[in-house]
Amino acid sequence: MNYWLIKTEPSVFSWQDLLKKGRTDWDGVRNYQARNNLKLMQKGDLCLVYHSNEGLCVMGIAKVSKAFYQDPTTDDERWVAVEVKPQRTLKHPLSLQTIKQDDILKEMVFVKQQRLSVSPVTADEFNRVVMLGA
DNA sequence: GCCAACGTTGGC
DNA sequence: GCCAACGTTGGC
Repeated sequence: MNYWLIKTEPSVFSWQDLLKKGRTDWDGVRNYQARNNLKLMQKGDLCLVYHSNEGLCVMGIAKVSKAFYQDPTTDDERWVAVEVKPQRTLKHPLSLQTIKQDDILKEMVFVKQQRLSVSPVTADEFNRVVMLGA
């Protein structure tokens, strides 16, 4: 099982929207590195869902419910989507500020590569987020 | 709203 | 294949 962090702008699609819908195509990724990460996701992998631009915090954990398939928002075969379902909401959403101040979490790929919208998370990092936020 | 970081495009 | 110009992301 692998862990990931996926970003979304809450004004476009928020964690609350995901809770309401119960599932969603995680689509619209148009960056090769992020796309490659989507292709590596397997059913059952867990994703930290982060609000970018507004909120700036990890809101909850989603589970990959379908491995990658053609991105339904484009005919361009280069791009893929995965399906995710909400798994749990963090009682204490974890702010970027907190993440940057934490010795374990500040090493996350997500912190170091600001613009990457889908990034890998280690088991240690994932467990740390759960410990601080659950 | 600004701007740093960085990805993409296109001329040569 | 290099690199300048340009566009986008996302924190502040």
